[in-house]
Amino acid sequence: MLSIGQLSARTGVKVPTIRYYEKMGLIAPPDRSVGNQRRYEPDALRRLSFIKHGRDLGLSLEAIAELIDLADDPARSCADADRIAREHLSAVQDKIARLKRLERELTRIASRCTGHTIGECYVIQALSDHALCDDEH
Amino acid sequence: MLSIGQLSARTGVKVPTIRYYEKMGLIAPPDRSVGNQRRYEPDALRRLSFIKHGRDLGLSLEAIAELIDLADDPARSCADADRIAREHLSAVQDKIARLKRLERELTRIASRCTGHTIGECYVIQALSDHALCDDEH
DNA sequence: TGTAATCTCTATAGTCGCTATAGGTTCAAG
DNA sequence: CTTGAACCTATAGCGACTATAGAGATTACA
Repeated sequence: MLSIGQLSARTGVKVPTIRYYEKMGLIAPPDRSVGNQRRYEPDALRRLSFIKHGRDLGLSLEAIAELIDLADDPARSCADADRIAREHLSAVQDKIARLKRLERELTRIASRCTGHTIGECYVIQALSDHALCDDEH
Repeated sequence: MLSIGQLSARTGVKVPTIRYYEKMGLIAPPDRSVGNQRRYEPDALRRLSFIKHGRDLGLSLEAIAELIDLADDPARSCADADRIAREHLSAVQDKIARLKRLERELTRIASRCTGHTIGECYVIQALSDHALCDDEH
C-alpha cells in the first residue's frame, strides 16, 4: 500500500496532480486509511505511469481517458487507439510547421536590429507593419 | 469613428477579445456614444493590429505590453525590444525541438500497429511501458 | 414614426491542466 | 509523547480567451 506521496515520488506526478486526476475520473478513488488518507494498491503505479507517459507525449487528458477505456478491454479493435495516436501525430506536425514559420520570421526580425533607438528598431517596425513580413500568419 | 464590430472586422480580432484587451490595459478605453457604445478613433486600428501581429507571432500579452511601452518612446534603446524578440525566438526553438522528439516517438508508435486487437496494440503497450521508448521525455 | 434586425452593453462562468494557498488533521520516527 | 512531515478539503489563480444571459442601442427600411 502506497501513500499519495510515495506514489508521487515513484511516478514523478505531483501530489495535487494525482488528486486532480482522481477528481477528473482518470484514476479510481483508492481506499483510505483510518485517518482518511489515500492508500494505493501497487496497481495504481501502472495506471498513473500510463497517464504520465501519455501527458509527456502531449496527449490531452480526454485522449488518455479514451485510451484507458480501450486498454481495459483487450478484445476490442486496435483501430481506435491507432486513430488517437495518428490524430495527435498530425496535430503535432501542424504545430511544428507553424512554429517553424514563426522561427523564420522572428530570426529575420531580430537579426535586422541595428542596435540603436526604438525609433529605428526593426522589431517594432515589423510588428507595426504587416507588409514587412515574409509570409502570412 | 469605428464601432467595436467595425474595428473587429478590420483587424480580425474578435469583439470580446477587444474588450478583454481593454480590461487588461493593452488598449486605452475609447470614447463612448450617447448610448454608451465604444467608438474608436482610426488610430486604434494601428494599435490593435500591432497586438494581433504580436499574438500571431506567439508573443504573450505581457511581452506585447512591454513592446507597446517601448514603441511609445522612440528615443529609448532598441536593446529591450531586441531582447524580447530573441527570448521568444529561443522559446520557439525549444518548443520545436521538443515537438520533433514527440513526432519521432509518435510516428514510431503509430507505425507499429498491427491492426488487430487492443491486447496486441503497440500504441497501448508503448504507453504502458516506458522501456519501449526510444528516448527520454 | 414604427418596427425589426442587428449590434452592443455588462457581468459571469467556462475552457485546459494544473499549481498555490489556507487552515486543518494524521502519521511515523525518536 | 512530542515533533515535524505528510496529508486532507476547498477554493482561487494562471493565460488568453470564449460563451452565455439578459438588457439596451443603433440602423435600415417602410
